[in-house]
Amino acid sequence: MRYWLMKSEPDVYGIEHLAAEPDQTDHWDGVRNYQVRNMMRDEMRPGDLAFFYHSNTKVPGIAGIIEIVSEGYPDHTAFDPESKYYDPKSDPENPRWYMVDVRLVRRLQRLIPLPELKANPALADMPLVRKGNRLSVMPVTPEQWAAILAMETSGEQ
DNA sequence: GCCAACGTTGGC
DNA sequence: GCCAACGTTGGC
Repeated sequence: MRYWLMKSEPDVYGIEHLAAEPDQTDHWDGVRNYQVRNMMRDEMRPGDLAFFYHSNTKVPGIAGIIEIVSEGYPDHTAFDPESKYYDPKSDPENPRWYMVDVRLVRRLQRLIPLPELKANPALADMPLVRKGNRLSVMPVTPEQWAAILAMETSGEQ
């Protein structure tokens, strides 16, 4: 069982959107980065847990916890010319992009804002807090996972 | 809205 | 295979 962090822009698809889905479950589509594709296709397993991170918004931070509930499988939005995620170089015979299904476990009691995450020395190695990082999905160590969960109830620092 | 950082593309 | 140009990400 592994831990992850997955970014999404709340104006496009935030934790409230996932909460409104049937079974609070949806597919995590639109990933168009090879490193992330490989993680979703090869490493994620049902039962893995992930933080749901809100990016590119007024207060970026960790909003909740989701569970991976499927293996990686081809991202069909890449096959759809009408989709904004359409990629003519991906086809069902030889899919280029993959996605997983996720289910909302719970929202955090408070959103943990990025500046707080940056200020926690236990998280210094996370790609999330490193300059110039652009991974939208990244692994989280058990130690980092515990450190973040501890911040949920500890308030500022 | 700006812009730094980074990944991808394509000419050569 | 190099690398400049371009597009995207995402914090601020």
